[in-house]
Amino acid sequence: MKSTSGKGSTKSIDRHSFEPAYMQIARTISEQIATGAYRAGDRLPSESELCTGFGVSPMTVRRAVNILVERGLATAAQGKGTYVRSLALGEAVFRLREMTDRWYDGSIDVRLLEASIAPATARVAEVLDCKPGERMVYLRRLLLRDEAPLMYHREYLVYDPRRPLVEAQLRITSLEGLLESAGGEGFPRGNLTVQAVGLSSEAADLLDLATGSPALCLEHVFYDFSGRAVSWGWFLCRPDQFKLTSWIGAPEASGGGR
Amino acid sequence: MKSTSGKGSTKSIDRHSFEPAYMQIARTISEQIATGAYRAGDRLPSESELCTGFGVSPMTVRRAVNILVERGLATAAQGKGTYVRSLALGEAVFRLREMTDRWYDGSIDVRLLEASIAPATARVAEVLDCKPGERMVYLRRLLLRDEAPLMYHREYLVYDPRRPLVEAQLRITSLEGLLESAGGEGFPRGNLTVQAVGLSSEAADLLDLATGSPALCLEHVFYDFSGRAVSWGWFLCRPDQFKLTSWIGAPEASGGGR
DNA sequence: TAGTGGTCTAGACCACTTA
DNA sequence: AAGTGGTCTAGACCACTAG
Repeated sequence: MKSTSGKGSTKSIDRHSFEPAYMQIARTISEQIATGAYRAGDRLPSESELCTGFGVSPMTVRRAVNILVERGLATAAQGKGTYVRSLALGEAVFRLREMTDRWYDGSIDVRLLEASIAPATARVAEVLDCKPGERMVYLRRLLLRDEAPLMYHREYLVYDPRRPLVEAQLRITSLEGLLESAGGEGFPRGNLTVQAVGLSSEAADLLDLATGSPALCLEHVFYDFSGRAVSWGWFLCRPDQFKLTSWIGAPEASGGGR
Repeated sequence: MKSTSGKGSTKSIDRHSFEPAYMQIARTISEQIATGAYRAGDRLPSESELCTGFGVSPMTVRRAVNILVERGLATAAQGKGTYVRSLALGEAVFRLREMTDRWYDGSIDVRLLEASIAPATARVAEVLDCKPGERMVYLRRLLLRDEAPLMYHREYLVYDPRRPLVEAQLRITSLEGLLESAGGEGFPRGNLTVQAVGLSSEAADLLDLATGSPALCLEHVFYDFSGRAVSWGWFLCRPDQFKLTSWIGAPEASGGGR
């Protein structure tokens, strides 16, 4: 272990760096966790110790420690101290953006398969706050990349002639646009669900897969300002193209050795 | 709209509440977003305006605004202001804990099916930083609830006689323990992946499903302090029992009306 | 130039834990 | 009683944006 990264060392921060002091402190400590200078269960230096060690004010050191706590690397116990956490699968956080970013090069083609107005089925009325038979907007889209199908999207919208929602929806031709505004444009709240499903024959044909084969289903429900569910839809995604990934614990710290 | 929730009102905070001032401010603003007092694209009051409006210091109001930004409800633009964001699917964050919490009532039974030492296959050596043929710990577990299978877990560990890892692993009999320490006990870093897969006949038999039927696969790789991949495993989860859910946008605000 | 958010200071008081 | 983290103050300087 390099002496400069020892846990007791007074590693000072670079006041002229573009990186804020609180971030330098958070990074320094997380690197010490990554390299084993601090291990799971160890108590980190108290905030006052870190203040003198880094030569900053309490608020700055506190902000750094909060970052470690938010990342799940440490837990703070009032009156006791701040302790390094051990890894726990349950702490994992998956961000949809990391999955969709792979396709943000604009090469995705959005093909509108159907746009119609139809009465709500019992199932639709159950999910959306409406009566069976009420007029609904029904949309079906296929998303492709180099002519190869990636996702099949279906969506139901409560029909509201006052809202120019449908026209905006029909103009969507990019994945970015679809993810930004699928159903939820202008709504304050939504719920998402990810699960594994078996493809219906219709979806399987469109995705060029076998009926019943596994796919990732991203379901979304949006609510209006009065709390009413007004949009319901789901993406069926080819499982070879869509995975959620997440890192837990300390960020990569150039491998400890170096 | 009630006048007390209007956007220009000087809604004061309760100094004697158990809820900190910064949280009251964040909640107040997010409720105003939920009910439509502020809409997507609107500029929120400046920090100095919020300071005078709520009667708190700049740091307190800043902390509240930061919470809104972290939740994805607003974006802060230096020199311009803070603006309400529109919903975007890409901002969704899924927490594994919310899926596993359903089973934290202790009614899960962990059954160790196999614990052996075997040479690494080419595939294992490819994922873990080891040579084909190197001695590996191989574990297979079945997790049940009321005798009904929920998850099938397989795991490979680089064998290290200095590490009492295996013994600790064998003692795991609860889901909590497994999720806390599956492979990663004492390691600083791990990677997780969630995807949809089709079940092998072996896994399907154990999970009481049909071969090839869809399942949610949670894969995990853990790294030691030198950055070496030393643990690889995955949970195959019954799709009817395991979903990832997430809320985006403003939290539920008692339905706008009231 | 005025206003905005981003960072930081040097304290303060409180609740909590441990001894 | 001493030490810890949790909250909050009342400012400060900076970088950035706009008119």
